[in-house]
Amino acid sequence: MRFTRLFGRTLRTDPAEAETPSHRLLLKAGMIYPFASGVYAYTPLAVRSLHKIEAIIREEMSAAGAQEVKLPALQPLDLWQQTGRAEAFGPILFRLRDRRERDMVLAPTHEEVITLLVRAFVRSYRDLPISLYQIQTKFRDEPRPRGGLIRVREFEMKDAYSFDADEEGLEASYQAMVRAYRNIFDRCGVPAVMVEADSGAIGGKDSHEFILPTPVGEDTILLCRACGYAANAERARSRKPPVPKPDPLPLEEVHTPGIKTIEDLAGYLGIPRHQTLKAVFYNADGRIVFVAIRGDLQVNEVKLKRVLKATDLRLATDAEVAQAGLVAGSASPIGVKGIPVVADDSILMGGNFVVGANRPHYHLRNANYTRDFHADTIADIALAEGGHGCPRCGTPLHAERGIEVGHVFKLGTFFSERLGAFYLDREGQQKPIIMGCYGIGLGRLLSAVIEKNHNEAGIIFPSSVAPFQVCLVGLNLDDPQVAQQADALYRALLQAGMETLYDDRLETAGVKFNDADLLGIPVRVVVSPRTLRQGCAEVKGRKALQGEMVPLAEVAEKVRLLLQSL
RNA sequence: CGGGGCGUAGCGCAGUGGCGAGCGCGCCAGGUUUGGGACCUGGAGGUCGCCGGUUCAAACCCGGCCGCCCCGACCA
Repeated sequence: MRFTRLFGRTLRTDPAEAETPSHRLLLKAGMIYPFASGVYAYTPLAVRSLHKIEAIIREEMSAAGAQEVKLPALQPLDLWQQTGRAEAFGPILFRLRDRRERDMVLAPTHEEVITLLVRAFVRSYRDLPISLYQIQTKFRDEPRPRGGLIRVREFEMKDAYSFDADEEGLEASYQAMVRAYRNIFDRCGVPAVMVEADSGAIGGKDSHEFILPTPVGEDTILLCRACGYAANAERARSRKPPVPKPDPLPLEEVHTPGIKTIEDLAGYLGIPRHQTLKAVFYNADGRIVFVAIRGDLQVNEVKLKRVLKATDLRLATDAEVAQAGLVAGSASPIGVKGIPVVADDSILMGGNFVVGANRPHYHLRNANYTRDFHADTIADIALAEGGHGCPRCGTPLHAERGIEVGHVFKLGTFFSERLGAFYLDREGQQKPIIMGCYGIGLGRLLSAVIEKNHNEAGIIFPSSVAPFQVCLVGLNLDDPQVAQQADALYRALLQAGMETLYDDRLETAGVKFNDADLLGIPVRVVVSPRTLRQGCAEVKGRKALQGEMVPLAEVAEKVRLLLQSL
């Protein structure tokens, strides 16, 4: 491709709206163009990279035994009502109405239709197992798109689904996908780590995310360097910081004027935070719940939601708290009546806690569980944090931010039961098909590639996903001699099967070098009067500081070797 | 949905009531340059986000709305 014919344009100034590196570089390179919040057009450079990613995914899916299908993005709403997911997705779900007034959705994911498709064709255990995948546009009306392609409202996703007759089959399908995912991220230059993930409202079994660690990521993960335990913070267990368990002292009231937060309380009384109990109030599907947790810990709402078996969980409003007869800031589990109390198991560690007195400006010292108060449920509802002990080996965990680039999930029979996808087993018994689902966001993966592979000058694409392998830069092309040699070299590179971007613009060297660096093409070849005096071209890897002079006839071979070594 | 920032040329920005709305970059034409974002000359390019109000006069003041970015909430 000649640069003068390439559709698109690089920017000289950094786009003001972008903060994360991948967002900034995608815009600056002219690879994407915004049309609305979280809605982008992709120019040929981006499309070429996305096609590379797709090709890798298709190869690995195929190797894992999955077959490609294409499912509708436009779907009837009633499918989503049958599984209850219209409700579960809520405002995320894009809805519309057709000319016959039929309610439709733009699909955010495709479990419903794939299940129905499989139901239509699968009758017997002999038809199983089967794995299907597609690369399809998804629509999600996200509350807050961000980071360029990291979180958008319209995006390409590879979604795969496995269908098995039994749990062992599901496990095998799952492991095959996990292997495929490792290969895909490896080949794309994205060192993603696989972490345990929350399985969400569907309540399936195993679920893992593939996370690229980077400070711009939206997720927090906890990792153990000693034993390899790794989990999303939503899911992670931890050994909570141990505290002494003192002999119980008598309960006593203490005046705490204006003290409301744990921080202030601990400071005012000169005690560590772990000697206080925090009270937090939630509204779980409309009922108020009192949650107690040791003062040095935070509530993990995902765990709490699971414990409560709630579908909708949020912090209670001040009005709801007051109406329940609780005093925010001085609330106490002591003497709570008519409100369910859920306590984190951390209240069993330690004692003589300071708790609210249920009247303003007073707290109680030396509260001890069972002697002084009661909890209806005791469970692990704490957020694991960096520094806590690894749940397996006790080594301190460390926390990191990251981008979720892939997710694998054992769905079980949630969809097959609701949508009637059954098969007949050997004994002629009707059974629900056991499902798994596996997703990779393509644009997000492209962003992750760039987050992990860039420097001040621009993108540094791994050759596997680079839009072009070689950038041939001709300098002083208004000199017919140079133009002739550069054109010849361009033909030679194409002849040798190299994807070549030929910068044939009449621009100065600086402009061309900067664009070559910005676009991140792995190998740069320069032809100029200077190199031609030696009968050479300069060949340089994107990351190299210095190029190498190579005789014109050997350039294609040299480029090939260089690409192999990257 | 809460908090913050911002909407003026393709991009980055200036312009706090008064000539015909500016600067840099980019773009077009001509010339000079030529190995890390060159220079000269001449040009093209604008519903100042939208609607309403105040005023002799509004990019600028007032009200409402819309949009974009960032933080948080949210994210089967």
